[in-house]
Amino acid sequence: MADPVPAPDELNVGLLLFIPYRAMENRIFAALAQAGFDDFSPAQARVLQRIGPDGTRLTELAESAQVTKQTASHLVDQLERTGYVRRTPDPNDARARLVRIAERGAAAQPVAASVVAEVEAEWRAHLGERRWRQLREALTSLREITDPYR
Amino acid sequence: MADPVPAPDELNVGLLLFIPYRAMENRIFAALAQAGFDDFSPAQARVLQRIGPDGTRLTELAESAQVTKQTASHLVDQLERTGYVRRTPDPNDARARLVRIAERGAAAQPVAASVVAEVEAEWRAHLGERRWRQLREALTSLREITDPYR
DNA sequence: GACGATGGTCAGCAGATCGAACTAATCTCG
DNA sequence: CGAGATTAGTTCGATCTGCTGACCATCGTC
Repeated sequence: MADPVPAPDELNVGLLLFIPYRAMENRIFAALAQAGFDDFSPAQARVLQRIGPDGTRLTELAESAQVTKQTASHLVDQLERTGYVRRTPDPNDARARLVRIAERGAAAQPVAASVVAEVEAEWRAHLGERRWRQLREALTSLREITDPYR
Repeated sequence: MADPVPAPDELNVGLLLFIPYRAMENRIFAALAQAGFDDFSPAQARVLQRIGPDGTRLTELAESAQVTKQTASHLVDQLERTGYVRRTPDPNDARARLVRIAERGAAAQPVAASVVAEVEAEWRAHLGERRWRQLREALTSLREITDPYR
């Protein structure tokens, strides 16, 4: 992030990415809170959303959310205490444990998914189908060179 | 942020935005640290980059960085202590103070700008000129409905 | 010139996040 | 096989982030 006061349409791409990202996060967070899921934080959500259906290792969660494993561990602690996730032993590696979605987490998922769909629909409507697809396409491609987690 | 394990190409847009955003931030942060500007945090940078050439009010900084004015004030405190910015009185309003880039901040700017340019060039090369422009265009348009600060 | 709105600060607290140090299980190879 | 290196995860302690609430000073308005 740099370059104070760029020309109006010349905002650095970092900022351009941040703005809608943050907007999406806020929307999801607000909707979940309104639906009664008000006992977790955005940071916890960033971990939660990365848990796969068959459970995910802590280290993987940490990498993909781009935080240290200590932080991830801490966040999982909280999510476990509030019933969103559960830690289970990893059958393939006695050192590891799989973090899995628990009851409350499963209940929150459809709510989150529906807000995401709602926001995406708004964005698609604003951009038009063509530009929307171009956006997704470009971001997906960009992921190849910017995603440290595969 | 939702929907654990979406289909491969179906990653929710929030995540797709986050990945390159974070990559950009990391790159800038690393480059600045390497150039000797290792005494500030990403949070401070998020405020710093929003300061205009003629100074910017704290409230404006807070809004555009999407934090409370207390948080912004705190971050500016730190930036002031380390010599990146300076608070000056606002000639038009005795209540207000303009936050301005100071020596150290001015020294960091060209470094930051050059990394941004470098990363953008890489991305442009990866996407190709056409898709790059489409990306910027779509993000800029999206800003109209997602930027709470104007 | 009183009153509500606005720009900022101070204080205090909860959460996020990191680095260091440590334990336990796995892997690699001579 | 067994020593050493690696990997998964945790605990501890410190710092930073960022919020709410309470305040003060200045502005703008009627």
